[in-house]
Amino acid sequence: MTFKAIIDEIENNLKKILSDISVLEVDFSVEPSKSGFGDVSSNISFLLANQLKKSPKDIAEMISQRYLELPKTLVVRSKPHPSGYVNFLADWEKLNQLILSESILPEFGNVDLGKNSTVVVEHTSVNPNKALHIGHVRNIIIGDTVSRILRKVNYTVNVLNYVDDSGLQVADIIVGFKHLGFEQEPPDGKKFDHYCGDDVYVKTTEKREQDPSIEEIRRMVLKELEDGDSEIVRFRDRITRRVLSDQLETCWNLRVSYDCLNFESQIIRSGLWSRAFKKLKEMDLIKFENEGKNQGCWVIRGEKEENDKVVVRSNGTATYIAKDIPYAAWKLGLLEDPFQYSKYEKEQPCAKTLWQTTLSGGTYSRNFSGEKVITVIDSRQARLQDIVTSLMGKFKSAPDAYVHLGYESVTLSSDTAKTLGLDTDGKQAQMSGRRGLYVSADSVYELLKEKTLKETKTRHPEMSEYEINQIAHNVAVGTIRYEMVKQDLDKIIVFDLDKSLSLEGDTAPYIQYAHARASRILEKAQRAPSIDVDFAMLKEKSELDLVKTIGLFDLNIRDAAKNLSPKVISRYCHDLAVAFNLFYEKSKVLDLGDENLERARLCLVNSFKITIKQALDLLGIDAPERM
RNA sequence: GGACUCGUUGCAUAGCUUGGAUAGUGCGAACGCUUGCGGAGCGUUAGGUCGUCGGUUCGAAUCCGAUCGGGUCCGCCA
Repeated sequence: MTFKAIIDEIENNLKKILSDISVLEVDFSVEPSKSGFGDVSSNISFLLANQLKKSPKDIAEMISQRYLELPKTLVVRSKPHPSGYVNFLADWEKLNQLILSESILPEFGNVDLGKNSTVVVEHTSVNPNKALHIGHVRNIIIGDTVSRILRKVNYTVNVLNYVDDSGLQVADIIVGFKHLGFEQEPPDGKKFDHYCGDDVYVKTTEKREQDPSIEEIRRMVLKELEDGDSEIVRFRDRITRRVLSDQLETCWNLRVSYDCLNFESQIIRSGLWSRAFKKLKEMDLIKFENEGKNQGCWVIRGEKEENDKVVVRSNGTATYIAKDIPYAAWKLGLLEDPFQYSKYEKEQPCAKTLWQTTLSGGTYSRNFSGEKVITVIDSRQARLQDIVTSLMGKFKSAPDAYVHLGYESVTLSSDTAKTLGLDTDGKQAQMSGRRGLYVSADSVYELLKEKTLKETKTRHPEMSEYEINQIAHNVAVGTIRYEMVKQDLDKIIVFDLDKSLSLEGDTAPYIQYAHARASRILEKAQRAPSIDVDFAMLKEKSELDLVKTIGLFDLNIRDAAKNLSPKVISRYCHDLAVAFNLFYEKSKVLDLGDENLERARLCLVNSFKITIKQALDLLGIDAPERM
């Protein structure tokens, strides 16, 4: 139990009062107070005003009066506010003990929303023909953070990365390699994924747009790639595997990991589509058109006729969305699994086994489906995802089994676009892989790391290269991850190279720094922190605010998990760091000449350190001991 | 044309799901704070008709309706 304990106590007592004065149930709130209004507040009087025909102020006084007579454990007293709120003051000696002793346990913050059920999270899903750019990173970090949060609330999470190795984008670079004479080896030291994206893809596209004969070649290549086994298919597999491998390096470097890689080419060859197609027909969810503009096609009915969506063309081939439907159904475990699985050739840094689908030669039978599926895709795909969601709702007869977690894209500031050679007249610009207009994830990381490296070196001239390198890495990764989740999913991130390099204010380093400060205090203390202390010693406002914020950990986790909202955790981390920095400024811990006070404050510092580390871990951000 | 989404101070954002107290934070600006557990920090000051209009309500940044402005989507492309 944490701060929620006092909330529950108040809620129960207020319910008792309601039944004592025999009024109808009302759905009142009991929440942590805004600063300056006690510790816990309830809006109960506002909701009763109508029924009791009294002013909220009078009701607050009445309730507060009655509350005083009820048994109290964690509440010292109730206090009506002229505005109508009923505020409560906590018994901080008890609450301190409750929260601080709980906070050092490994299960602190655990909330059982998942009941150990399985959920699939799919994210990343980038075409394997280029390096990841900063827009992809938003997808990856949202997906990874949501996965971490869901694990914390007792879901078993299967993380999937859908590798679209059979589309036009891949065909483009194959054309480049096979028909336009691009070397297969990148120039000195360049990562293969960067080479494919920056050079082969961009230049091939450029040439294709100028020369219609290349368009023809691409059509041919695309057709050849559909065959199950040919020289060019093997070549394609070699190239895309190599790009994928480099992309995964980027992800792993950002502390992101997966459970299984799903290859689109295999999904197509597996026959999964025909099973889904059969099911769609059986359930009468699609219709063959005998006339009209979609004559000869199978379509999914929209609410209006112009919203009808073609799934099978009049020539019998399946459209783009027809790949998503069987895959979604597979993720929900609704279709018989055609795949075998094998271990991916490289190990993930987190040591978790990474599996991949295969159609033959796999030796393991695995199950990566889930009762719920969350697909992270940017909101430009919302329309198609809505169709998939509604179909899956009918397949599974549960409307919320399939969730499209959408988010707005990352655009480039006009300044940054200009440095990439595009004058946008002061407007932000959409990134474009085809036009070479993007900022790569690796380059942002490198810039941040370089900057942090310099900073750390001047602060710690005594440190080893290795140690400095580790810190710079953790700060750089933290900064990127934090920037990607700290704001609402449906707000555009305008990425600016200069501004994104800031390490001050509402950033990961600010939070990491608070952790480093706490670590140093504990390191310098002459004794180990203990919870066997006099909790009554902690009574300064800055101390109690810090305890309170620590105690709100589980409530924030619940909120973040329920709403699939990573920013809730990033805000919590920030609030926690602010509370600590205020405490740090106001209350000295060491050399106080008061043993009991020092022990109590050390206990608090230790709880903070453990909690902020756990909270940052949900964001995939490391908490360094020094920086 | 239809649909979705965003609009809060010079800039960037939180709060909106579940309506109530003093709209919180960061950057930028001005001025301060280290013989002190680390200044990637802390404090003070300036800056807000919560796009606009209307409705519901005792009460609206929050709910509803219109409207304006930015962005996105709407193919037998992927």
